[in-house]
Amino acid sequence: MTLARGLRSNYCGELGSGDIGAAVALCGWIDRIRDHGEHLSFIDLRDHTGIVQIVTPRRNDLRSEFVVRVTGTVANRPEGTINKTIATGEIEIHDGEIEILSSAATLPFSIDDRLDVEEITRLRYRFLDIRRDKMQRNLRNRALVNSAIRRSLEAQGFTEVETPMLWTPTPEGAREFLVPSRLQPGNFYVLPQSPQIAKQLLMVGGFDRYYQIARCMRDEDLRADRQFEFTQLDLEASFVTQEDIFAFIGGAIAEIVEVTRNVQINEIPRMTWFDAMDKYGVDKPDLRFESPLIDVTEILSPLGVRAFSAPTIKALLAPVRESFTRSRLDALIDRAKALGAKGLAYFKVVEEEDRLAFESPLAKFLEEAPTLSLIERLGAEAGDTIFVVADEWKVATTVLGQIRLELGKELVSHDQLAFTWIVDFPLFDGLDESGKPISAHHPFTMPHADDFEFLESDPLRVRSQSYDLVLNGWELGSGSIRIHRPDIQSKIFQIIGVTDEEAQSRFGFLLDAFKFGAPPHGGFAFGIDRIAAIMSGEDNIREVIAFPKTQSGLDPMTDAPKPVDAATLKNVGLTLAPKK
RNA sequence: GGACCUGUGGUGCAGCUUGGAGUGCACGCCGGCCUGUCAAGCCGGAGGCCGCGGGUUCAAAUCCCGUCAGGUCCGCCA
Repeated sequence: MTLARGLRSNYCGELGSGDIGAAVALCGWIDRIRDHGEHLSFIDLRDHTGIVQIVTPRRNDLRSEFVVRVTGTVANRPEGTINKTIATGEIEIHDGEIEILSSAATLPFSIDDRLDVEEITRLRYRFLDIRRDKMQRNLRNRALVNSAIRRSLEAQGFTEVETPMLWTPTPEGAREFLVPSRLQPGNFYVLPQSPQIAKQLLMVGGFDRYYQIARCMRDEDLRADRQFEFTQLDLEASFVTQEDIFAFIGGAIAEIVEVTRNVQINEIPRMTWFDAMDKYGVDKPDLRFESPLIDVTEILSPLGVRAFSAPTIKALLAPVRESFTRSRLDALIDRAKALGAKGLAYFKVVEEEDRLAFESPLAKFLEEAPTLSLIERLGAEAGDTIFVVADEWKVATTVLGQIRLELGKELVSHDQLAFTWIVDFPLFDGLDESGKPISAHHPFTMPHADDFEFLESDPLRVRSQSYDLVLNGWELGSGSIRIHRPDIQSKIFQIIGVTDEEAQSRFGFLLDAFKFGAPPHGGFAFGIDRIAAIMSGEDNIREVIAFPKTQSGLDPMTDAPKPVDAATLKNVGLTLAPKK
């Protein structure tokens, strides 16, 4: 098969000294014109592969960003004019015929990665913003992620199946986008927040190993790592254990990292949810740096100091040895309070005579023995600072964990990739007002085999067969082994207080399906926007989405969302309530 | 729903603390010069609802209140 070349013979960026003398036809945008007078001017022609220099007499009819087709001859640059900073810097195009395919008004900003433009302006003119190298690279990287996923999963026996975008409301979980029905006025579809139930039905349907690069929609507030609509690799497999899921996903991740970063990764390590919380104060720890939270309850609790009268006392050796100023410490204390702690204690480790001591408002409460054992426990040296939070376990760990992240920011780089599986999540996440346990994941998650006996006696102790994949402190995705037996499912519904009638009206079709021979199955889904962002070194998924929304859900380019006229509303059986 | 930061020619900033003429810088744009530049250079020029509304004041880009928009975060995201 020959590659169709269209109006061009070559791409700009692929020409080199091997093409000297070749007659070429190039298409692209005028990046820049350097006019040296009537007899000489240089035109940089740009396409997505790079830039090539055209040498021509002055052309007053050309401007930046005009779209042109250039025919000419590839020639060596004269001695001393080679530009080593660009790939095509050894050659240039001579005797060019320049045909204007399209003129261009002056752009609102230049197509140049070196210049910063406010994001709102970039989004208003996104079609120009994505001409920039960085955006070209990011979106093409993202395409590599998608193809890596397809290659890896198909090699592992998965079949891609598409599921409906118009789905049925399930009044739980994330808020759904509503779609009014024209043929059934007054009734609504929703856009899927995930293909969760559909893929479980595919398992009942015998597909065995399903995957999909699926668009999901959630009508929740937006963040750096969250858009209304996002894309996930969604997969589900039958007759598998958690180990198999790890292998499937591990394979896809390895392929993604290979094609986007050109590095091989080792097997992804695992950590239990409890250890993650206890050591890092968060269920998505950033393991690019260590600095664990250390339990010092035994050391500080016996002192009878009021500030340390709490069930759990956690300490953190500041990840960076720096001299914290009074105002910096105050800011950290305010931050800890804002996060829900009663306070944040700090101890500067100083050399005093021939031994180490603390410099701290609380130092006077610590004799030499506890001081030294604290220093030893943390492995601190002179110049270090130790932070301490005393509170309930959950508060102490999460607050100090957040402080850890903020202090560690300067240590981490986009070049590092620290993956980890988080396993053994609790099945329930606390109790609701009526004392019923709340499902931590979704109510179809299989309890841990060892914990069935506690389902009724001590539900909060029950672990689930669910797991998250974490990369550099971002939750990439999560999954679980599902409940496939109606008796276990009924029991879970009973425990969380969902009546048979409710269950039937919400998920009746799924429960029905499970009556007809459901294989044991489980799956996973991870966010492609997120992994693409991290692989491209971005900390914001909008940088890997062609046309994203702003934080308030607007599209500055199209001005969506917009009002529609009364007739359009009437068509779908809607009238607008008066504005308040 | 809440917290914090931001909004000044087309673009990016400074000016705001301590009110005094739209003052300044860089890029871009327009015109001119220039035969080896490459983010070309030099000379000249145009371009402003200081987000919007209100208040204080003799006087507001600057102080106060409100509002809109952008960002980060909390809540929310089974």
